[in-house]
Amino acid sequence: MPELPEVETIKRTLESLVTGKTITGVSVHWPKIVQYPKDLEEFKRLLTGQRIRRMGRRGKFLLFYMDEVTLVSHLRMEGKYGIFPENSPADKHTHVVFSFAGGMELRYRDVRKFGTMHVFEAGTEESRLPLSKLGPEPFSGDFSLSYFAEKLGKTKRIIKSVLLDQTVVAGIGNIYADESLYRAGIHPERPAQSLTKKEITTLHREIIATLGEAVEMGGTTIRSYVNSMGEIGMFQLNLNAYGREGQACKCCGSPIEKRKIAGRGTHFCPQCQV
DNA sequence: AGTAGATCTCGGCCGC
DNA sequence: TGCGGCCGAGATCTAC
Repeated sequence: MPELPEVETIKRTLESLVTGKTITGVSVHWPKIVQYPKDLEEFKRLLTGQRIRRMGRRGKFLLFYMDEVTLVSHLRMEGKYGIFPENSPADKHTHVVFSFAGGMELRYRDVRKFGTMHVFEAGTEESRLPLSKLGPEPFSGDFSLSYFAEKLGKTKRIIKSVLLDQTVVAGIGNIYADESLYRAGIHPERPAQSLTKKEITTLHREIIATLGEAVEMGGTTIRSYVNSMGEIGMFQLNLNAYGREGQACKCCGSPIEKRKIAGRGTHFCPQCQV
């Protein structure tokens, strides 16, 4: 499930494949993926003839900056992009196809069909849903320690829930929430308000470090994630909590526990995370 | 207003 | 081989 590091990796690998390419046509095989504009023909019309200038990312959203419009794409669970020759057979999970001049096409594939696409007039995308409600980027100065401390201080929610809240900080999903909490030694069910200044400082640092290391490793591949070149990520080798239910904690040897917390399967060490 | 929890989108996969 | 149930990101809903 692509979170910030996976989307960042997709952005980087896609950048060299699509920048400068002009879209000559769009076909949509699963209309529900297109969220805005609501009218499919309008969606296609807005994109046709546009040249992709550069790629971007905001939280878990992948952005295609074009001449006059911006395509905002969320991959949700299993969305992926790939470049294919136009005459090669498309698999049954190919739902949106962007044709390029010269015989190649960009295909959006998504087994779950949970992904979404929005097209906005260039420059307006940040002020429109779904981007408008996003919190700061974890690697930006806006995600400062003081900002984070203030956010945690005035909510009664548990910390795991807060980390998954995209309006607090953008890009953290289930894997990196669990990993950051493990590395900070904080129990996922701790009320955010109960964290000490020291714990907040550690958690803030570990969020940035975990996401940064995962970007360097090309993301985490649990079952299906690949970048736009079809390559898997490597950060799964560095996971300490996520997916390690019942296995020994790398720090204390206790079995890693998995339990539903904040509506999500949550992995943690009951000994190290207090 | 803030929060928790349910609902909804889907199909692979699991256990029976 | 079939089938019900589970999983999950996050928007959106309801309820408190």
